[in-house]
Amino acid sequence: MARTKDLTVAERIRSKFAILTRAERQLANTMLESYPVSGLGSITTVAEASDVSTPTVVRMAKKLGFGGFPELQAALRAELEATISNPITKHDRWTEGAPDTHILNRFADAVTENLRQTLRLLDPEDFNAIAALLADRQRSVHVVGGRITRSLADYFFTHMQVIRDGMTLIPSSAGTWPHYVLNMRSGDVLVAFDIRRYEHDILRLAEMARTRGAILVVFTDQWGSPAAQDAAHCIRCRIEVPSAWDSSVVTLFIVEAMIAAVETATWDQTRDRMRTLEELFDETKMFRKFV
Amino acid sequence: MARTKDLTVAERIRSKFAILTRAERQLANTMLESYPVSGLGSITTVAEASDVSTPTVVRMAKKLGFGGFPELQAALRAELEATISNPITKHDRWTEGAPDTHILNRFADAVTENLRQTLRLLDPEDFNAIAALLADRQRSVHVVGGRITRSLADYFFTHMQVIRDGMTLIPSSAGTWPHYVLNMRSGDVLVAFDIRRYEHDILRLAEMARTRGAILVVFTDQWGSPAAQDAAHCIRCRIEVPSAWDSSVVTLFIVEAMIAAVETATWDQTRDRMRTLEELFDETKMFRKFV
DNA sequence: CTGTTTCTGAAAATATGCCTTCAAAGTGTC
DNA sequence: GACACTTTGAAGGCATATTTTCAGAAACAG
Repeated sequence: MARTKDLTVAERIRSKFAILTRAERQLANTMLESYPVSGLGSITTVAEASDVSTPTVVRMAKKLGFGGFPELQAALRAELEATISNPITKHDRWTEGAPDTHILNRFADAVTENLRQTLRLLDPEDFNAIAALLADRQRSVHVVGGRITRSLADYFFTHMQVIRDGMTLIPSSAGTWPHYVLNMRSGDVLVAFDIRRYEHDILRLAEMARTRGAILVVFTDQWGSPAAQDAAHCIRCRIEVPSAWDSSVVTLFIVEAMIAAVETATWDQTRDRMRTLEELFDETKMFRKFV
Repeated sequence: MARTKDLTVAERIRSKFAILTRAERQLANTMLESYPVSGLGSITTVAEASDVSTPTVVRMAKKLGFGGFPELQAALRAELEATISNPITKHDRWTEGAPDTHILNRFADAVTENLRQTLRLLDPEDFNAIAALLADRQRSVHVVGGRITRSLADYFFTHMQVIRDGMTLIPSSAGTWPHYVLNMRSGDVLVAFDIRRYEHDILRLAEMARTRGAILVVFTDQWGSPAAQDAAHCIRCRIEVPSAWDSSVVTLFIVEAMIAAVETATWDQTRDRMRTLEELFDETKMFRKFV
């Protein structure tokens, strides 16, 4: 019948997170950040580290079921002692409370390994060159994806659209693609996502684009899309995971890093565009003010 | 010239042991016994544990080169933090040939840290429960995303559609949402993606769905969408990266792991569906035969 | 045995830590 | 827009934690 008694502080935070307020969540997050050491200082230290006031710390401790902050801290120390004196149980597991064989843990292993391999294989010069192309406002950028990678193309497009103008998202229906090729000028960039099984149509689009003088950038998997043959730049991502499908996590990672690189390169203009965007959002009242 | 500065507390004790008095040695021994946790309580606790007085503790701290007991304790905490965060973090640079400060390396650090934090906050039971809901073919599943998360919703939908029928992707235009709510039956599942800035409309949709008896599953960030309040299950992902935007990488990771979990749970049916799908693809000649 | 030195912990003094109160600001509602 | 409700940190009071003081105890030398 032991109830909250034998839960770790982390677990208590997890289970009570729903009823925590904004400042309390902020605190909870930093406490979990370098858990559990971050919670072992004085209440003042802990509060300052999360940019909240000391009353907030006390209030959260009580919400988690402790009498006060010192009680919470004692629990942390007890946990720490238990883990340290028990080095065998503590081998690295991503998700505590789930077995090693749980899909979350197996997936986490696979994805980090994919990330490592991908970055090992990636030429930073290539990456920089692509970023430079995308940052060049003289060039229009056209984005296309396949059956699965459409979502990635979409994500990339949405962000890039904030950063710069001259972005086009080519829809997934191949029928209208010639219309889009029509608008490509020499020096334009075509970013194509093509993961196995590689699509005939993407290859054909790439060829069409090249004859119009477009520069081809391909995001593909470790085996390489046939379209990559003609590509000026090609990013190969590892995509294997314990599943019948391939993983897009690493590809998304590279996409985001690329967006960040372009954003940095053109920060002055990007900042202005973002401000304007904020104002437009405010007018539409589409979003809640940040809580 | 850094002398005692970079020594651990344990090393300092060892080197100064000769000049310690009887009571101080007694203290030193118990402190080393379950080091370093034993030193993290209040000075009173520490003193009592070794059967010495608090002044003894202070005196020893000063002999070891600290200004006082709190300073010694801070050193212990710092050590602990270093040992705990070290084992995985301190691997070499991700991308060789690019400096540590290259966006790829900074991004890789941020994302793996996000992943670690997310999995710590995640309740595996919650994850399993969601997987079970999604695997239940009696329930229809409705998927919706916001401005940015639309791509994730789309990705999730595309894969789930292969696994099972009864999937609906709710479009991003809020105007037609009531039409979709009309089709929700009690026991159906609504999977909503809502990352800051949280959208008013998603919250309202969630409420509508709930009154129709739908079970709400929310994917959100570490601060928690307001829609998460009404949610039966909520997955919170860390999304901070060195960029003006938030990262969706970890969210996509969870989504993929979820897809894999559902796939495993319903493998018999899924396999059949995939075979049929392959045949359909073959007929359309949409893809190149695997190269 | 006495004086000297060193060590030790009780107790007082001081500094922080911790908690409560409360007013201001934010949010949701009518 | 006015109201109630929630959330939040500044300020202050009380409670510990930490340090200092100091006197007794122990060890040692002469």
